[in-house]
Amino acid sequence: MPETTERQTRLKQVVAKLREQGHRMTPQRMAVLEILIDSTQHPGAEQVYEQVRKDFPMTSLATIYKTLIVLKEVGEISEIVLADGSNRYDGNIPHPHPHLICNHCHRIIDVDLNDLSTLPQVVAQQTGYQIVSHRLDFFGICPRCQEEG
Amino acid sequence: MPETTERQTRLKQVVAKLREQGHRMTPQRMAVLEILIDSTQHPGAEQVYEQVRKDFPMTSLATIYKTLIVLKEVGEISEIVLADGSNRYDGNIPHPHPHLICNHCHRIIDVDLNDLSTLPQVVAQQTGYQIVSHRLDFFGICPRCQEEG
DNA sequence: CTACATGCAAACCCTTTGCAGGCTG
DNA sequence: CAGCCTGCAAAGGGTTTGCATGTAG
Repeated sequence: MPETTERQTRLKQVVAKLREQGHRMTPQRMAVLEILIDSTQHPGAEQVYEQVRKDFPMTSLATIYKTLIVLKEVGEISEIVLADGSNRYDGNIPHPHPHLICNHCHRIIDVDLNDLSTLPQVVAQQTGYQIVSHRLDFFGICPRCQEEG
Repeated sequence: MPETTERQTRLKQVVAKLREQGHRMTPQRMAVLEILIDSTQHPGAEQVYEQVRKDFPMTSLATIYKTLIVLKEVGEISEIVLADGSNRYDGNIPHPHPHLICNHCHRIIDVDLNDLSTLPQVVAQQTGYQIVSHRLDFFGICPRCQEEG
């Protein structure tokens, strides 16, 4: 359970934002939020569910999904949409950033590309669209899976 | 029904590729392929289905899906995975390229960004992954929907 | 105390699968 | 004429919804 000031600050900010927008804080909601903020693993709904159940065994999967929808709506987590419908969630960096997805073990990591932040502006100017968000995902085989053959 | 040489060439190439890889050509398969090559609208499976049924009313949706899978496997169409599960298909440019998706009317257009082709290499060098493909999608509101809005 | 949130189970919806019969090569 | 392809219908699987009950503010 990380205790850095950064984490605490982020938590408070998100909770405040949720309250401002008329959402209530429940233990389950708090648990989902904390798990997503603490994880760098880009967990799926099912994985969040299992994690939440460690502390709140009565929690239902429906609640997890409903909470994920709320957190998406307030823009504090992002959803990584996969081809098989098993989506993943990212609570670490709320603004869009590239992901690197292993086709073999399905692990997802963040990639740091040092200046694609202007891309949306370029696209907006070029097309007249109001750009709201974007996604940049790379698919491949991670080093570990390459070794294993 | 476009009749340019380019189109015909592309068609022949894909058909040849399919045959090489042990796939048979049926009227339905041909129809799906032609529709995807001719359209710049990034249609969904259902839309391809309706289109195919104009010429082959007996066609089933299952066949459309099976054909889409084959065409994906041989790498001649690409799938645009959307959050609601209603995927779209692109038969125009078989290699990955950016898409611009309107959150309002759900139209999808291609974007021409003049040099992101080296990105996969950059990511590969930076991470050790073998990059197989990538997707770059922008979400926003198209000019037409902004006016109406 | 009044809504909003939860939990359960059923519904959803796109996509996939199984199988008998048809058609390609 | 062997085996892939088709069409039909049913199953699949992640996600969403409806409703009675619980609880945050």
